[in-house]
Amino acid sequence: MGSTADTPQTGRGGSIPAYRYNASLAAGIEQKWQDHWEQDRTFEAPNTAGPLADPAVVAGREKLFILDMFPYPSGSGLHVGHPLGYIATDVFGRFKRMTGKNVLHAIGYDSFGLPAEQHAIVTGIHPRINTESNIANMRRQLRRLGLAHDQRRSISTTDESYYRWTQWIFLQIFNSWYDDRLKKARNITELEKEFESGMRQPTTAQSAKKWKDLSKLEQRKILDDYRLVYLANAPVNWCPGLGTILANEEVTAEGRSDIGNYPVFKRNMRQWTMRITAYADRLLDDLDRLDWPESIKLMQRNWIGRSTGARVRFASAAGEIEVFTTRPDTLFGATFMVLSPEHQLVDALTTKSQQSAVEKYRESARKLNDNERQNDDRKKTGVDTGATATNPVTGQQIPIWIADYVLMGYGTGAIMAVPSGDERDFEFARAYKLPIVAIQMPPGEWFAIHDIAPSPDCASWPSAYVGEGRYINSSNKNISLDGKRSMSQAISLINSWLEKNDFGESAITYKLRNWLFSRQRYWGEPFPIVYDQDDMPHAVPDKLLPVKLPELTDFKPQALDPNDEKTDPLPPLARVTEWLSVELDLGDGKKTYRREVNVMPQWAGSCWYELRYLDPTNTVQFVDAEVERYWMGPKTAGHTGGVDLYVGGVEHAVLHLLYSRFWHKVLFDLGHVSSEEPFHKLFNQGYIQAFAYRDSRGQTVPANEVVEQNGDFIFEGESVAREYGKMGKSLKNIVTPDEMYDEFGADTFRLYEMSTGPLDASRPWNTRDVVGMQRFLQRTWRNLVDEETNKLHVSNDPAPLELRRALHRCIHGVHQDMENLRFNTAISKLIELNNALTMHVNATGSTPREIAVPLTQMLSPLCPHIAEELWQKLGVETPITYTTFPVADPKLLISETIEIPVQINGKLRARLAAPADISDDELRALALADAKVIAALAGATPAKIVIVPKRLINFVL
RNA sequence: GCCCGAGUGGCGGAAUGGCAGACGCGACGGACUCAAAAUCCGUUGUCUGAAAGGGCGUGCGGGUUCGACUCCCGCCUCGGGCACCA
Repeated sequence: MGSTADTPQTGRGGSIPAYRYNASLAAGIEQKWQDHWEQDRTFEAPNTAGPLADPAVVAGREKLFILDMFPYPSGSGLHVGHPLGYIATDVFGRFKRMTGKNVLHAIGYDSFGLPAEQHAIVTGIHPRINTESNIANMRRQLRRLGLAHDQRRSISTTDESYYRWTQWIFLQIFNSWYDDRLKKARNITELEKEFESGMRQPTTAQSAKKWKDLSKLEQRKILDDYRLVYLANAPVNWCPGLGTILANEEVTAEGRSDIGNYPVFKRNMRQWTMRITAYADRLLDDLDRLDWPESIKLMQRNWIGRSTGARVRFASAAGEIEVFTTRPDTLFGATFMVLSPEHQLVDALTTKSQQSAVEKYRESARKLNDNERQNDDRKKTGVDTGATATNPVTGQQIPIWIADYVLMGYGTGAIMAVPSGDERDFEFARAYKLPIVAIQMPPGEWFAIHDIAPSPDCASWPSAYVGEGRYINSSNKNISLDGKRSMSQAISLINSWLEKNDFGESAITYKLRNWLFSRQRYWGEPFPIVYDQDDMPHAVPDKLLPVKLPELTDFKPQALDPNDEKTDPLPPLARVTEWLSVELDLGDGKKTYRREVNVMPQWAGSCWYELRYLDPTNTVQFVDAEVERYWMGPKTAGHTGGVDLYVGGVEHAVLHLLYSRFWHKVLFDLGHVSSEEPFHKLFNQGYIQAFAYRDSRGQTVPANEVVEQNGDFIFEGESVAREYGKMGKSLKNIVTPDEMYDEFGADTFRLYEMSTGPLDASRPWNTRDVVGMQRFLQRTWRNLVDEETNKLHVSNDPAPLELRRALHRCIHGVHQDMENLRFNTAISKLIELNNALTMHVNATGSTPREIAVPLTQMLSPLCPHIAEELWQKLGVETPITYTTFPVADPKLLISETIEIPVQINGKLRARLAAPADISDDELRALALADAKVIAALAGATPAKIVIVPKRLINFVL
């Protein structure tokens, strides 16, 4: 433990002043103030209602809800990369408190889920024990950073009092359906009423009978088809290496698991699925109303992938085949159809002679996983089914093929192939000698680029033509597109024709898939669901929540070979026989039910945690409505509401940020929250990266033992290669906050992290550079405090005008920088001010109080501990946390004389000292009288003189 | 392949149409010290010059402008996202 703030330190050989600001003095100051803040409960933010309410303190203050993406409590604790965002939000929050805001800032732990569980499996320790000790360690590390968090609001997703509400929200979703007419989620009982009253009919696919003629069980099954979370037998991503299925979002482009990098296989399983696609339009459209980085919005737009076009039905011997196309205008050019090998009509369509070929192709397609399909050099393969379908506009019989380039998971799993207008279809048609008919005449340039003569005969074309072009060969008795040039006009013409003749209609399709919500693991929220004898799912009654995760001694998932795609998963909870069956009265007498043995995915807990921060101790509601409205409600009509500032890494662009938006919108529809979006403003911080070093055998060597010599990197006398990237245990380049606290102190560490670049930029970590911020604080300390006696040497003498002006320029700049999260430039400005102050102190021996006070205030958001210590020494009564941030005096932002650059032909030739209020005429006269200007002009008369008032003059010759 | 983002001293970066390199690190010189560390003072884009000064300079090539790191067009390199999405 370092010395406390009031105990002098003994420097080596007694040569270091006793109260020099260094790591050991900082340690004492920091601990002192961290204890003080805790005892004083300095950073508790009052609510408007409920147990955390303090209306008197709330009154008259604007609220500000700042949020960090909460961490996984991993076993290795924090490295210096983790706190970057936490420091930034802390600086911002502290700054905003000093501008009068009621700031809510807290941090919790995302403690369920695969990473924690995988770690537990590796260490062999129960995830709960492991998780709790990891959280304790992270809390300790974060406390030493001096974050101004409201400790009462720190939750963990694994707390029973938290996941009780995660289960409750799940049941809200389970008990809802999406009303396409009203475009919102509603309670499922309202759908039942609509069926009963006849306002709504089951679709013919669901039942041929009238609602009232259906049995209770049949009715129940139809209702279940509408629920926002439902059981579906569908193709899932099965990852035997993790013993669980995964969401699409958790599978990499290589067809492997995001976590652990195990192979993932497609197979059918009955799983809980969240109907996120019902919200596709709103998730897409509401992006426009959010203050998010454009790049993240774009990633979400691409992920949702809305395409507008048409559904078209083709008649065949096996019944209608429906396709989706974005280009219905090209229907006249559809010369064949392609079905996905998994399409349900393939068996019925295939002719006898093609049966064995089709079966063989389907078998080989099944064996390929997505990964292998990709490495396939993209050569198109396929097989003729022997069957034909009728092109509705041409009336022609066109062949039906199957090919694996058509995906079952998108559109209808079948396409109309227009080889002249689609590159993939063109390639396929060329490979299998299928007819290609031009339906648009490409423009002349297109032929020129391909160096061929313009011709509507596709035999000469090297590729398909995609784009606008005059339509040809596109007419029948009832409709003609020929001669038209506008694609949108052609599309709307053909769409109305299709609709009129009942061949199809305009339609929208999304890339977004519904969210697979079951995991065959242990460390997650149990589903609040039980099954009856008919295998129908029922909600566990609210008063029986939470459904507690049973304690297991063997919590490991079933061990499977990562390549074993055949074995069925056996969730760990299925082994807890005494927990598995339960006696309940769900309104029709006591019966025995079987519990759901899957658990929720890692994302469940993080889908709503920001709401629980608001009202963490509420036992009757997940959040009090008034409290939610205060912190997250819309600010004006049309405002989405939500967190005022959400800071985190870009890696959550489509997973967490899409899922939590979805849950939030359901809660909004059901009237549980007043905000339409969870996170109004999003900011992506960059990453702290690091250098790693490998020896000649490719082994990483400890980065902190590598020395640089003349541009070469040497470890134990041998040259090693440097690489740049993440910090990681295996890369042996981890630097921990603890090392920084010990070596420099938390304030220096905070300043360093904020000073190295703009918040959204990634930057390398360089421990060597940290000392710069240490020196800055040391000089500031020395300017205010006598290093030998620990006494303040601040005077009441007025500051000279120039120093006072420097102060106000600094205040002005720092204010703007803080407001815009530009902490790096704010720090530069503070250093400049301090450097100016140092010159004054060197000359006069003391710091004017009128400088010392605002300087300390401005430092306080960035390095709060040293600022508190100085504040105490300055003897100001108001706590620094709640003083008003200094405000610049506009009169002092203007100097009496300014320096004006003189350009000749845009090149700098001279600088003039001029009065600040110089007129253009005076400036011109002054410049023309300047010796350097006279020399540079060499007697020539300027053709033009450009003057930017009070800033610049440029002579054009 | 398609879509984003970024390229500035030895290093992190600043300047978003108007003095390129603020601020920090490092390096070099000096003070203090028996010495070192720490601290303090100074120099530091590059070429040229004894100096004053001058030439060049923001990935590359063009353009707009009195004036471009900044805006436009075309390339190169790096980073990220998506990837047979009909």
